[in-house]
Amino acid sequence: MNEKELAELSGGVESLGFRPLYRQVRDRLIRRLVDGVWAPGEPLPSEIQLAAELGVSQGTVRKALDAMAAENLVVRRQGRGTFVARHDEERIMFQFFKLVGDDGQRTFPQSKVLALSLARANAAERAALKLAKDTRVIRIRRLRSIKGAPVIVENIALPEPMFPGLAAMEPPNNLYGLYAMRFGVTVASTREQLKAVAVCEADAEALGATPGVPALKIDRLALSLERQPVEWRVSVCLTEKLHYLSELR
Amino acid sequence: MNEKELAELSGGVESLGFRPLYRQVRDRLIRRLVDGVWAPGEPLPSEIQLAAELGVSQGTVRKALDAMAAENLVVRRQGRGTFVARHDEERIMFQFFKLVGDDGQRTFPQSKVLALSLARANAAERAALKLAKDTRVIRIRRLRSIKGAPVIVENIALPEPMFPGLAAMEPPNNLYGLYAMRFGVTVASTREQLKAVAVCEADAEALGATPGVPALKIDRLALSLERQPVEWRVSVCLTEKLHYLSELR
DNA sequence: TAGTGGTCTAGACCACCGA
DNA sequence: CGGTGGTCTAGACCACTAA
Repeated sequence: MNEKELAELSGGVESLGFRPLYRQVRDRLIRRLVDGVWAPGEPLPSEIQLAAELGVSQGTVRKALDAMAAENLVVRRQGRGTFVARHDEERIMFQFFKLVGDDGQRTFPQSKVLALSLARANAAERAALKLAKDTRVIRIRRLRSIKGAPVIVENIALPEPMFPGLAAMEPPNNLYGLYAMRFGVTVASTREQLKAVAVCEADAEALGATPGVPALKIDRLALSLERQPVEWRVSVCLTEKLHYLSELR
Repeated sequence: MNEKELAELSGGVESLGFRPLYRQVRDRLIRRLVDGVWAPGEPLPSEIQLAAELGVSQGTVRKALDAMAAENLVVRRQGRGTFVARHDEERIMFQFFKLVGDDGQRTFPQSKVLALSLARANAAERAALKLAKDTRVIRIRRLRSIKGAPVIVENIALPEPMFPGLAAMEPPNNLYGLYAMRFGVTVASTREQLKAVAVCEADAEALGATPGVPALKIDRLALSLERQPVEWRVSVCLTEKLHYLSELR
């Protein structure tokens, strides 16, 4: 069953001309995730079932699933099965939320929406989200607090066509969970650019801080499974009692 | 040859009571790296040779080497062999140096040593580096410039026993390369804590900046292969034309 | 106890590299 | 061309989970 099918899907750069079978299997399974064949938290079929269905050996399916587990797309549990990764607060917290208290405590912040609007994308938004001219975006501005103390003010921009009707909803605390549950959009990776800045007047007022105080600016672009821009978010954080934790290996 | 040897080595937390063979193989190979059996850049024996020598199958050696490649300890090249990872500027740049120009350019900075001294570790150094009382540390203060413009001032503390004689040397641009080549100490991972701060008088003078300007403070602890603290480094960075890049998946 | 993922082996063949 | 790592298969057995 060694047919080198000519599936063409998203993914990393390939040497073009050779596409390992397990890579093709991975891509086909990711396609099913994108299509919502299995909901987050649900178990996939067992390795043996998938192998039989796809006409490859169990070892090849295993290698594909291992790769997906390394990408945090599925969770494997010995004796139980392989499950579609969930975007609950716990996962987000450890995967994408890197702000930690100086005492080492991680606390997921509460959020308060300050403004929500719908408008044509401006030049910056079009560039960041790779949008065509005249595409509409949803803009959210919110204040996030940890233990009652306001520490982050953030401006979020979303392509409206990807999230139809979101502008009319009450945004929950955990936006990535909403994207996944209600719009089938999975945030698979992010690219963050950090700078130190002086807090501007508007942000200072929202945060209850003195204008000009140093703050950490986090410019984040979130990408979907297909590596399409999903969300652009600029956060301004007071880091007096917090820090951004980055572990490199 | 399925003897579950009772090798006890560094590494992640184990369920204690079961230690996969490939894990044991990995640990034995890491032990050899630590002992300097193969120098950085040198090829390891082929999978088949290692398998024969260690009395396991080629597949098991492969799994161990794959794990080590994922940890950036070795580099595998199809058709050539498996090589001990080098700590040259290129590798450091992409693995541990996360500052990128706003134009997307990565430039390894030039360094100028401002001060170098040898002293008993103070309380903060003992805590960070997990040192016994009265251990001596080497302190280096240096200024780093990109394209001639000073952008980083950093204070480095090293356990003197781990780097005997370093205090009398002229520190090169790339310290991690020196640690590896001259002292057999490999920096395998780092933990960085980022904050926004106002530049203090002393740092401002070194950087040629105005005191009070916002800057990015990076508090980095570097760990060896055995997960022992190797270096404590606090960098203060001007991020007007730079940013810290963090990619999360 | 049945079913899952995890480990280990053995062997075949493929892609890639350098002499 | 020979040697390397990379892929794929098939099958045995182990560790873990839930009923």
